[in-house]
Amino acid sequence: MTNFEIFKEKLNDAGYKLTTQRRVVFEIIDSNEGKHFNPEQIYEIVKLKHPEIGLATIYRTLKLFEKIDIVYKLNFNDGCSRFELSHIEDESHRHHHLVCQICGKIEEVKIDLLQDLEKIIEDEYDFNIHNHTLKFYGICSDCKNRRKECKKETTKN
Amino acid sequence: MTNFEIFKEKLNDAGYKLTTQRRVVFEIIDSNEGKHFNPEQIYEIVKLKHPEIGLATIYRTLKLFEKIDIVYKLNFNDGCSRFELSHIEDESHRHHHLVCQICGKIEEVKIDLLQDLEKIIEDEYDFNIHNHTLKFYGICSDCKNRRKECKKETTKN
DNA sequence: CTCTTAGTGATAATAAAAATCAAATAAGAG
DNA sequence: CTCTTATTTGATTTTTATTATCACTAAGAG
Repeated sequence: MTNFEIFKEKLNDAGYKLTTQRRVVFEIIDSNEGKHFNPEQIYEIVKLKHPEIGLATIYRTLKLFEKIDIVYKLNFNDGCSRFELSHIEDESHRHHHLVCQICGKIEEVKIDLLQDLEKIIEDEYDFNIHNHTLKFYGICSDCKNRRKECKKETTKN
Repeated sequence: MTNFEIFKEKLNDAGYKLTTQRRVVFEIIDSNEGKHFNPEQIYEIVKLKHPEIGLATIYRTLKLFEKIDIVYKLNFNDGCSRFELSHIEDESHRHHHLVCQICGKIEEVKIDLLQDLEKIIEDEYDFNIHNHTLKFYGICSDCKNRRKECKKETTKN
């Protein structure tokens, strides 16, 4: 079953129509795994082939997608929401994000390893966990190396 | 060393002045551990004793506090930023948040347990971790019990 | 194919946060 | 303690992300 088929099914199950606009937005998000577009960026890409589609529709569509778990909303404190495809077909596909505090790059970590902690919390706090978000803030390898270069040059002088 | 002394030192070290406005905002956040006020809420509390202080100053102050690590900015997707005191005196004081998807209540989890995962990520992704945020979304014990009550009543009828 | 109703585009409205700027004030030097 | 000055503030405006509105359009059930 392709992502698009899952998408269609989810729309249908929730009682929403499959419109051109929704298909176009879905395809952009689906074909850009690992990216985290904001509504404005999606709008720019949409406009290339579909200049008739308005920004309000992008917002509406993303909100709908979020509601029926097609898409996941992320916040990296950069003043706007960002979106990525949900991976609900595969619950084990959970991932975390590495946010570089120098260049802003966002990397994905394809490991979860939170089962133990979740179990402890569920027991100790009597809280039913449905989902989680985990972000690590720090310095990516590129920026680390760039810093080393700078230090080398400074010591030279 | 009290939180207020640490606060004064941090301001000083960063070259900022200690003003009434900054002291007042700090005291509100410091004396409300576990709460997560947004700027508007802090403004309302400030106004009680200091009606002369403006909202713009609250925003400015919180931004400054965030910059020099007095305060930590949180986003719970409710349309505004929320703030809590940083615990930099005690690095091990890290905690996570439990966000109830029914009532919106935010609980704090006073355990960390992410050292192992951090080590794996630092090695495997060559990423220097400075900080992390971990939120669990689910249903709190109160809401879970309330649901049980509802089910009981439904089966009665 | 037709009809109903959900969905859309264009635009205005809202609200959080940032920018502006003249007036006020903290705090170091004398 | 007083003066001086760069910093900070209050009031206000501006910006910008997101939502609401409403007349028009099109998906898809029958």
